[in-house]
Amino acid sequence: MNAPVRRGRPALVDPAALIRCALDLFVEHGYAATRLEDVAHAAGVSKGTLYLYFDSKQALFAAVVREGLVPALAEGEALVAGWTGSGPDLMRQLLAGWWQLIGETPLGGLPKLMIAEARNFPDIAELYHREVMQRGCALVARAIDYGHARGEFSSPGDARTVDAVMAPLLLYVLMKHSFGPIADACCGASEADDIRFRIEFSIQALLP
Amino acid sequence: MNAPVRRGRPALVDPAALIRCALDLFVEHGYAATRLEDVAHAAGVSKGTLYLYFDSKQALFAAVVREGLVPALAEGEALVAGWTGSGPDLMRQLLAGWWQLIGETPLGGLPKLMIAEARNFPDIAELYHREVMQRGCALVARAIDYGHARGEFSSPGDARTVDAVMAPLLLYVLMKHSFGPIADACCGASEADDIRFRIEFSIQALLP
DNA sequence: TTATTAACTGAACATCTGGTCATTAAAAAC
DNA sequence: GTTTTTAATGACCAGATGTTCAGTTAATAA
Repeated sequence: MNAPVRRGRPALVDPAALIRCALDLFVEHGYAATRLEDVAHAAGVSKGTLYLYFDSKQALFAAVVREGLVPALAEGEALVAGWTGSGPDLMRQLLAGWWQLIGETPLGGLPKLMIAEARNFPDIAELYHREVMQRGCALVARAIDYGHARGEFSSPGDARTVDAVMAPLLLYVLMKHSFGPIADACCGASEADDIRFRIEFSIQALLP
Repeated sequence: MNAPVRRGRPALVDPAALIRCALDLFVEHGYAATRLEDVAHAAGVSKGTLYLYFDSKQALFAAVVREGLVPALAEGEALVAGWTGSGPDLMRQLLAGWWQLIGETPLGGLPKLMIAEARNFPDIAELYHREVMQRGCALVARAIDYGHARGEFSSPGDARTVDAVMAPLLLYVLMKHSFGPIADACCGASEADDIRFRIEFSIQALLP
């Protein structure tokens, strides 16, 4: 059971740190253009060490996706399950929470990465689709149904409504991680204002 | 002026066809994972022939972006300029036209490609941002302002409103070219219905 | 102290692909 | 028919990078 009785040199490397570095670089440069040597260097280890923790570059990519968003989903599910206020306020909380927990963190780069690479890695795409997208959609659908049942929203939480509700925020985070450096030069409003605006825009579309 | 007086072997290759093949493969596999040999093979020419028409892989990519969407924009601009009906109907025409001319054609893959590669190719991203995104946003902004001036829309056509209005359709086309093959297995409604739904969703958010 | 075990390294290997170029093909000019 | 000019080819080159592995380091056990 216990008494691991460590022998040999103790491990210095934190695998989670390797995954974080890989996420950052994959998001910034894309999968193919990210060299494992850069990931290793960013994490302060050698290229060979990566192979002690991941079988291949693709396995590292899979780990980035697997360890990324699933934990954050649980938090949102708890929020919706325990809600007792109004439907629009639930949506505000849910979408603002998504932004805080995912959108504005490094995890916000995952949607861009997955959209770019889904067709090259069907297995990983299927994992993301099942464990992240479908669970996330079910979560938002429950929130919309909550408001619909109270007569505050005109549509029930079907798949297309969920998709359209999330679209403004999702597109924002995609743009932030792709054209962000370019667009920053021109448009000037603050990020927080942009997010609030898009949340209210989506809620407006749900009202009767 | 005229009398080109052709000498030597006449050209058999249509550069536009090379660009079309490159677009298809870039969209399917991404920039880095697309081999020039595959592009050449798809177009029925040899790899060396590509270099008679494009200096480098990046130049081919730039051509794909440059020749892609700019022509379609002119059509939309003419529609808005000559419109005399209601604001919501103008938006319906504009968004449905975008779908017919871009979304459901191979050109619909360009947004995914640009989001994936913008940070790797700042020059091309800047070109796309200036010639496609900004012109496209100005076009939609004009349509929203048209309805706003008639009291049919609550918001004027500012940048954030335009972005939120286009988001459902844009995200749909991104998904179609990334998770499309995977998601097809589960959700079943027709594409045309999906598009109509998203157009009406965006218009609903604009109403007072 | 010595032996043993596990973590870690980085040089070397194998492959893949963007890019080049000597060669061949096909047309017009003479 | 011969020469000239342009189009097209595909074998080849060079650089980059995912992957491996013999060797090194640092801890415990004897």
